[in-house]
Amino acid sequence: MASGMDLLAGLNPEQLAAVTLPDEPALILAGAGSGKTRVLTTRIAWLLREGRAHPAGVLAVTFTNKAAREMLARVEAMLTLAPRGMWIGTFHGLCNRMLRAHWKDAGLPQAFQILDSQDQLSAIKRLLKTANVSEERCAPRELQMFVNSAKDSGRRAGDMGSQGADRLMVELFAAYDAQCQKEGSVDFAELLLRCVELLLRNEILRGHYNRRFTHILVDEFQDTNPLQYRWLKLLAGRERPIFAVGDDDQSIYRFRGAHVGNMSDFQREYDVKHLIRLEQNYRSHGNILDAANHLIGNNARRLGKRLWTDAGPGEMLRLFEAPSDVLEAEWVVEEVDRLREAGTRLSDIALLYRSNAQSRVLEHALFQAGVPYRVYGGLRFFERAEIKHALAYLRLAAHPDDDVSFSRVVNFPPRGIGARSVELVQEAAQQAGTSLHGAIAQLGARATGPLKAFAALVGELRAAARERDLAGLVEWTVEKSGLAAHYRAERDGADRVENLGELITAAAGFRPGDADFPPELAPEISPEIPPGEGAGPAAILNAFLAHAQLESGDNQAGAGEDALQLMTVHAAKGLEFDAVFLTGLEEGLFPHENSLSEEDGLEEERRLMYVAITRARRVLSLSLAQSRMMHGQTRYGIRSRFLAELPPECVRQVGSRPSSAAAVGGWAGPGRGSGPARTAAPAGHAPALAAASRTEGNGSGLRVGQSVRHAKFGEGVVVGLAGSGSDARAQIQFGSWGVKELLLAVAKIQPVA
DNA sequence: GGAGACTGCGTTTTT
DNA sequence: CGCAGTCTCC
Repeated sequence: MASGMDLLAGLNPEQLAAVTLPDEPALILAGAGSGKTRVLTTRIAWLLREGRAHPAGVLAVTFTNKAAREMLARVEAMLTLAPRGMWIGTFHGLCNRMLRAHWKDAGLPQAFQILDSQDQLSAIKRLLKTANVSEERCAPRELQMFVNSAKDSGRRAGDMGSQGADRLMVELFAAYDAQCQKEGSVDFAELLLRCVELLLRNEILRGHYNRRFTHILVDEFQDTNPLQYRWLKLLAGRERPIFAVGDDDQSIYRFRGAHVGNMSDFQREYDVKHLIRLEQNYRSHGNILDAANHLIGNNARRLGKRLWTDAGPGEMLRLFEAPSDVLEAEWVVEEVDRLREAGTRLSDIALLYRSNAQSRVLEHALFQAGVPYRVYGGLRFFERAEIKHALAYLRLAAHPDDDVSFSRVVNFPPRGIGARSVELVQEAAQQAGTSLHGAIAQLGARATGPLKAFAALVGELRAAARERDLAGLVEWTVEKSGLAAHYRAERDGADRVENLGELITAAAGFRPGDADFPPELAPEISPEIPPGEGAGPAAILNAFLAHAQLESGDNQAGAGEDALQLMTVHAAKGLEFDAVFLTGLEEGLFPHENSLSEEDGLEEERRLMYVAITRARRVLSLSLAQSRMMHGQTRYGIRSRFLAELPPECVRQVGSRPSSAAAVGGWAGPGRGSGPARTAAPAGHAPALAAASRTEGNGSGLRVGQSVRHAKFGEGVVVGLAGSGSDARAQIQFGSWGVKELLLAVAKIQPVA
């Protein structure tokens, strides 16, 4: 019914230009709320509709599964016929798909398993144990970060000069990769790196994909890491144009290797002639947009962009300063109630925070008030222990020789197989050169009853995997393994039992989509895989297992209900809400103190703040707490410097709480020219409420906001106080030294007038 | 071999 | 404070 034209109806001139660009490299700088997704999806639909692209020639990449699903749905909605054969997915999902197709060429076992970060960390701990390196000598988390950041930039242990202190790290990196190879597992970064190496090495494959993908489109390009960019370049070859959409102001994933520089690199390397800015914002009212523009203007390195709207100024931003985190939460609940009474749906309201830990207090207050809410992020569905256990059983059903899964559940739920027995099995496996499962048979009469029973269980699982459909298998596994019974017997096990039920539901609903399933294969490319293999029960189970590793499991129970939305600012990127509450706007929290010592850290925090502000359509409420419970201790905070970077005429302070000395936004750290020291605030008033009285209780005589001098670190500003008596400590921001926490009984600190 | 207490540590953000 | 990993005692 649709003619070629109505696809393009309603686009503004810039959007239209972007959608209908010729097949040449293009960079679309798309501001928040400027219709980025619309441009991307319309472009795909337009390419197909105009016959410029065949569906199989389209490769569109995003970062989250959710974004990929939305993109696919929107493209399909624009077309009369569902396009088959497009590759739309996440970087990781598409790499997984490619590696499944060419596992042999990639040097992987056919059923390689994907490690999520948890799995990776346990693999690393296991490695340290076998390598006999104590965890003090090498912190597992540090090694994990080392490995991941190396891989994210495309480097393997062999590429790294083994110099000085890092020598151990490099060696362990190599050993880790060897262990993964032996166990047939692949971590997130490895998915990408393997794929890149495969394409680099295999000219035939590279040629195949170069010819196949005539149109490559990338969403959120500012979040790509060097490895992902390299992957894109390999797929595009010299001929194929990349259509990249991104916003440098929303680059917030540097910590996981994202390299904003990819945007300018791309411009340069491809001599990009089509640079289009989408600056008209269709989301937020004027005051909100002004605040965002003003704030982000404080960042030095930007490609440059200024959002505008023709909606009116709308409401002013509201700022509330609470004496404590608990009172902040209560205020938010009251405000949510008011919005609700005024007709705003709960699902149109978001509570945002910098770090996950902050959700606790908010949840508590919401629970007390009986407000339905839903927390996104935190521990995800597929990361829950009970789900991981169930998945381990399912993996054993598919691959009985998987030692990692074997170890995970051999005695869970407890079935009388202790450390001694496991050791026995391990030795037998070592000697016979078999898997742990295989070793039980080797043990013969030496195997204990429980061990034999477990081996039998694995055998039954295996048979069940052949006979039952996926959901039936999952249900049977959950029961037969004893997991269900175990959690039913547990006092607080109800949630876990429910989650296991959800897993069965997820299995029942699992339709291997384009993105998860082994693709149609060109036999001349990978002759080792017979076509049609894709549909057997084993393949479906494998696809489900991979899916579980790649999909965080957003869409779990309760997604449909009208509930308040709680999430981190990171998780909110790409979303929009009628009303947004941005909480915890305190120095040290937002911007986070750890970011201050990082290169470009403060600017990234500011971008994060920018993302948060631009989520709101109509109402934006900002709040902070003068005192906050963290790690079991009360910490005192001052206003985030970002509040001083908002245009005063857009912000209205609400509530009658007197602002204490601690509330002075000033943060005029001596020797730091960059701090926005211009905040007007009633300094010198009698310090009020909690902060002041508790500060005195701290016995230090110090107060937040005060300037002090330290023999080694020089001058600094007190940003927080903790402990009391002989344990009294102060968190002090020292110019280039960052924030230090000093024990006041020991540290020599002098107040500066 | 297993259940419970104990200690030490951490959270900034995530595919 | 809450969790994970370790230790201790049954």
